[in-house]
Amino acid sequence: MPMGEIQPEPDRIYDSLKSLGLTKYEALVYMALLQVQGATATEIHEISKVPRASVYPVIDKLISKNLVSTSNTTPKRFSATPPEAAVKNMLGEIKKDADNALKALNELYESRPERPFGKQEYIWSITGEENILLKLKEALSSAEKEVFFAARWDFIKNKLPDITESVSPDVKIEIITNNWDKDGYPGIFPNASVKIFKEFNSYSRGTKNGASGVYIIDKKKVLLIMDSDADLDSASFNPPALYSESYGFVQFFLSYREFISGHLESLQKKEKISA
Amino acid sequence: MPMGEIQPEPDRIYDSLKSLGLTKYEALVYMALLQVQGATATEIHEISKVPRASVYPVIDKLISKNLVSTSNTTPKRFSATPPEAAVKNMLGEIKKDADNALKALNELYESRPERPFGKQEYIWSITGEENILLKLKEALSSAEKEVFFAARWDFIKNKLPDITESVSPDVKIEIITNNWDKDGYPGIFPNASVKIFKEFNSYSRGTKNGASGVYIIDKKKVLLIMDSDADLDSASFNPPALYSESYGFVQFFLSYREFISGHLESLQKKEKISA
DNA sequence: TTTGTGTTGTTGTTTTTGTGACAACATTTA
DNA sequence: TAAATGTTGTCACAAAAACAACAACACAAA
Repeated sequence: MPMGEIQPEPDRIYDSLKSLGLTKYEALVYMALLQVQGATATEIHEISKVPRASVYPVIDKLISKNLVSTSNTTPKRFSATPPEAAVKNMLGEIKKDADNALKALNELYESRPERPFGKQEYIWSITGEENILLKLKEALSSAEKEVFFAARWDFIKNKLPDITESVSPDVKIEIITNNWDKDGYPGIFPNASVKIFKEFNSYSRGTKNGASGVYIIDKKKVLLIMDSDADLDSASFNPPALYSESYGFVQFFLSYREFISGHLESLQKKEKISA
Repeated sequence: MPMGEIQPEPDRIYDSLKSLGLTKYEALVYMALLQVQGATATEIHEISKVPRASVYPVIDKLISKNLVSTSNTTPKRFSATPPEAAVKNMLGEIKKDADNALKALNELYESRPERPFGKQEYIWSITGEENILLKLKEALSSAEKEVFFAARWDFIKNKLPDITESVSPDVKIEIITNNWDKDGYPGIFPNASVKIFKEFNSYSRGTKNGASGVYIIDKKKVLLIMDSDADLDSASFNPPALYSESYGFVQFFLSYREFISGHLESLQKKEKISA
């Protein structure tokens, strides 16, 4: 071994390539070819440690995926298409499939029968920021009379702006939060009655993501977004949420709402008195 | 069976979903859940034909991919996230991997040693439209003195505009084609000497793609793009091309160039005489 | 001859797919 | 109420498919 193989994190790389549709061998061979353009099968074998006999079928696959081109000499020599084009090629194929799938899936989804007696009594666990925000949007836009929610300002500021318009304008909105930087963000829920409660959610330990909040729609639906244990810097930011239309569940949060509202009022009184 | 399962092309769908990272079972279960939101494991089993015992682990995977949410009842009920969000989720993950991979691959690629004695004598087979255009671009931008090419107008019109600027302005350009809609496309190779040869390539049968063409760079490099047998409507439009700096190969096409140029001149003479 | 290429077939391993059994619980029946 | 019946969630494990690794061989080049 004249000079140790460089390969920064060999594992990570073909894990990534795997989800682009390559097998371990395909990834290894392609990577080898990037290092030595125009290599023969044997050279590929030496660099990649892939058994020489396996190199040939693997190369065939790579060619069919337009990641490799060949010479007509004997021995055959192989050349990798540059990473940018290669990744573009692979992603392109995947996107095609995504389109196909989406069309087909939507057909299934549109034609699904309405469930007569519904999910009212269930409590749903939802994971994934995307999904939670989607559910929140859906719930808010279904509001007919009033929406109440208590959430941290940073969450409202960062995540809700694009959701603002999904609430019908003649719905009464009541918000409790720990801050309201109105000047900076005038567009967010302009008609809402906002109550500031500095200590709100201050118990949430340290600098966790603070996505937690409670959303009550028409006193009939509740979405509870919880802090996750996952670190913010971890790749999988994965806060869980609960959604329900169940009577007991909703009732609990209605009383929570009463409690916190009452507490706020009494605070204001005290301020008045002491003033 | 009250009403036969709809399922337009059940096979195609999970082939597509497979390349988004799902297994057959995962695809089947997800599709079943789209049809009946809030189904139990047993219902999923009945719709999807996936063995009941297998439904549970599969669901777990789907949840970890944020494609499914659960209720806390017994029996547990499951709900699919809508197709649009689901596909978006999956594509997002894949794109992340693509970024990772691209970075790592580029490191390998940048640090590849220059091959001292090169590919000059080889003839390379290249497949995939993307790759061919990439090679064409690379070759054209490497031109120092002159570029000659013969190609069908529709190909030049459709594929070359973004390549025009890759040719250095003081390179002499000579083009033979079957048409030149100059007014419509004034920006393409403005300085080129263009010769029209209506019958050029007219032998190419029927309405094949007509991507075929010959590109000669500095009388040293040749790219030959060939018509493919694949139908145009087929998903894999896959025209092959040959690239070479080999003496004999280049020589052949230089003589081809002489021949066709000569033929054109004699045609023009005839026209003059008959005029 | 000697070396190395391209191909084939066989074997081992891992990942998916599929089956059967079982404890826990819920529902019905007696 | 207690027994019988059915359903759910979990396990362990078998079968099949996909992937990885090895051995052997005909053939061409040097």
